[in-house]
Amino acid sequence: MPPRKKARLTDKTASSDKTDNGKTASVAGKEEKAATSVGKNKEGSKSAGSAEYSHWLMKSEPESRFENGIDVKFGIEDLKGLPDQTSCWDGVRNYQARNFMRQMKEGQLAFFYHSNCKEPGIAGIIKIVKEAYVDHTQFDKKDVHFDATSKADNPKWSMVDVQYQRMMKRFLPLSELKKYHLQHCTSGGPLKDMALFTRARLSVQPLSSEEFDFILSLEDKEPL
DNA sequence: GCCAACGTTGGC
DNA sequence: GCCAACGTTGGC
Repeated sequence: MPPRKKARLTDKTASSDKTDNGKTASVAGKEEKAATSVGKNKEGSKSAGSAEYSHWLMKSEPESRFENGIDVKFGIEDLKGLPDQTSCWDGVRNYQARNFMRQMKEGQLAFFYHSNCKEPGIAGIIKIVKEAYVDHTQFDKKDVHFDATSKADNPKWSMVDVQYQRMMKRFLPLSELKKYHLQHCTSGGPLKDMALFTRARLSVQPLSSEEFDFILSLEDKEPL
């Protein structure tokens, strides 16, 4: 569901980010707890703070769909076609998804997932090129994702910038990932806890390195 | 277009 | 703080 984009990048207003994160953290305290406990189990839950993930999956809709007369279509081909093949990932309006975006670090990789379409699945790989900053669309009355409850002095929503890296060598359909997931639920394989299946509707989700690597390995296999 | 899953809201 | 009603996501 997330973004509908217009290649709008890095503005100077982004300098207020850190303070924003600090302030809103207390506002959204409950949700943060939920999200961190969710993201706890896998890699590096060593430090008392948040679990450290370094790989992600981000959903977007590659087919036209109109929300208040605005087309929310944004597939990987759209990202690829933008200047510098880079875009902000605006429009996320779910606290868990937002909190995961706030954990993202520059240089980390994410799968670009096509949702709500003929063939849902993983289409390619993107890279986080700018860490979380204020999502300006929450203040824009014309925007599909305008949020009247968010105040300029304490913004609720964040976004990151992502850059196209490459297409998958072959498209990895949801149906195939699901087969592995089910298989792994009995066999104990790497996809048994994959958020795509255990956390319905979450549009930005973490992957363990094992999950990420396993999915990458599917590129060179025959479709299941 | 249906509807299951699940997050959010608001009354109490 | 509980929980029913409601809204959204997203596969099918």
